[in-house]
Amino acid sequence: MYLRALTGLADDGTTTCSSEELAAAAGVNSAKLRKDLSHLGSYGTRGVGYDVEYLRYQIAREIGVTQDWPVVIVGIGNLGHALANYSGFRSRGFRVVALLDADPRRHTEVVAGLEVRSFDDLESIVAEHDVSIGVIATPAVAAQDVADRMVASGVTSILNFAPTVLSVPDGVDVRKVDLSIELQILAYHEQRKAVAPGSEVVS
Amino acid sequence: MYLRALTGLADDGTTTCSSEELAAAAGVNSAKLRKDLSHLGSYGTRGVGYDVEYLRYQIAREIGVTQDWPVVIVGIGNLGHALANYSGFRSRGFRVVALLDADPRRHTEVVAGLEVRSFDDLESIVAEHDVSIGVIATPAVAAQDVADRMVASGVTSILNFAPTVLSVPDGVDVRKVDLSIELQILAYHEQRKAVAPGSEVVS
DNA sequence: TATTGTGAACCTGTTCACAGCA
DNA sequence: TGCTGTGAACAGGTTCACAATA
Repeated sequence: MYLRALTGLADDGTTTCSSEELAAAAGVNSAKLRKDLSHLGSYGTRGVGYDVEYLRYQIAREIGVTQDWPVVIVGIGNLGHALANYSGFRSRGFRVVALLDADPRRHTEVVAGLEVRSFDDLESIVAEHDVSIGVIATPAVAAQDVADRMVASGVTSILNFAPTVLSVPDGVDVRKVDLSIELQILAYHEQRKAVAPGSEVVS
Repeated sequence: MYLRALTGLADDGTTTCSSEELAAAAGVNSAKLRKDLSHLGSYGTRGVGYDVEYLRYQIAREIGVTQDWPVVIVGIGNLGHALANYSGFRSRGFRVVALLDADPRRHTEVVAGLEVRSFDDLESIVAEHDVSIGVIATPAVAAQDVADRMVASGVTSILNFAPTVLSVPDGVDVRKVDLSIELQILAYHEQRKAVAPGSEVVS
């Protein structure tokens, strides 16, 4: 978040900023921002603030986005398409090296400049490009199988868009994004908005 | 999460489950699950466990997914396409009532059975369908404008996929999904995996 | 007896408030 | 003087451990 906020400030031509300004741009409070940054080191100047470009580099280095991360995407349905074309990955140091799908009918397709390949090619692709991050965009039923194959072939981080809890061995990280849970949370609050203000008020 | 886990159990024909089983299916610890459920009421039976179907209904009612939520999606690029076609929305009580895009060239398209309409139609659509939830899948630069228009037309909950911090008035909820931040988090852990085990070891 | 529901302990991350420093 | 860096207070959520109970 801070990295993106700093990039935004840099694009606006800002060369220096206070914790207050950066916190506003990132949508957090300034004390939290200072504490967070303090874990990386003392990159600010008291009485002045932070140098945008310097801080940006320090954060990028710390979180590892100065290097290039090869990524495979499995499951080239609607979501897989969107992910393959998502420009935000490329611009943050992620390079999609292969798109895989179990359905042979998709293997003729070319998406985002890459041909969709057979899921059987997973092992060779992971080995060839030294891939450690995999993205699962398959239906829920296939997700655990895909995860197992990914882990077996050497992937150690998985971003899971399928609505299932994956079980993986220790040492493998999984992050889950569930689009409909986000909507459910909003719906929950909506429901409460409708009730709370006039709660118990007789019609 | 619990709702989805319960649906899974119900599909397997399970009619009753302990906190231990449900917690495993949802990927949390059983004490947390019991505490979470206790906030809704006492729907379990000591010595026995929970009735899957009964608990499922109680949770669904509590979070508001027993009702139908009309939703508009703005920005029908790759991600908008994927969201429009995402079956998880429909199955959880969300109904996409309109797809809007500022680019007139897209207005001929039909996506997921809906024609893509002009962004100018936002107000009338929100009014007609009584929409309270909007989804923003536009580029970052357009997101704040879209949010402002949504709020002005009566939307009170926004799911934002654009990589920007939106500012909205009190009473409006915003949730943000940033796909590349998820990958960055994985990359960060990957980087540490590579360093930590043999840290400080001389080559 | 098996399992829930929950007070208390614990832990983690946030905010406050101010000393330290350019 | 203005802003960072940080100890201390605080808040919220998680886990433990056990009394309550079907």
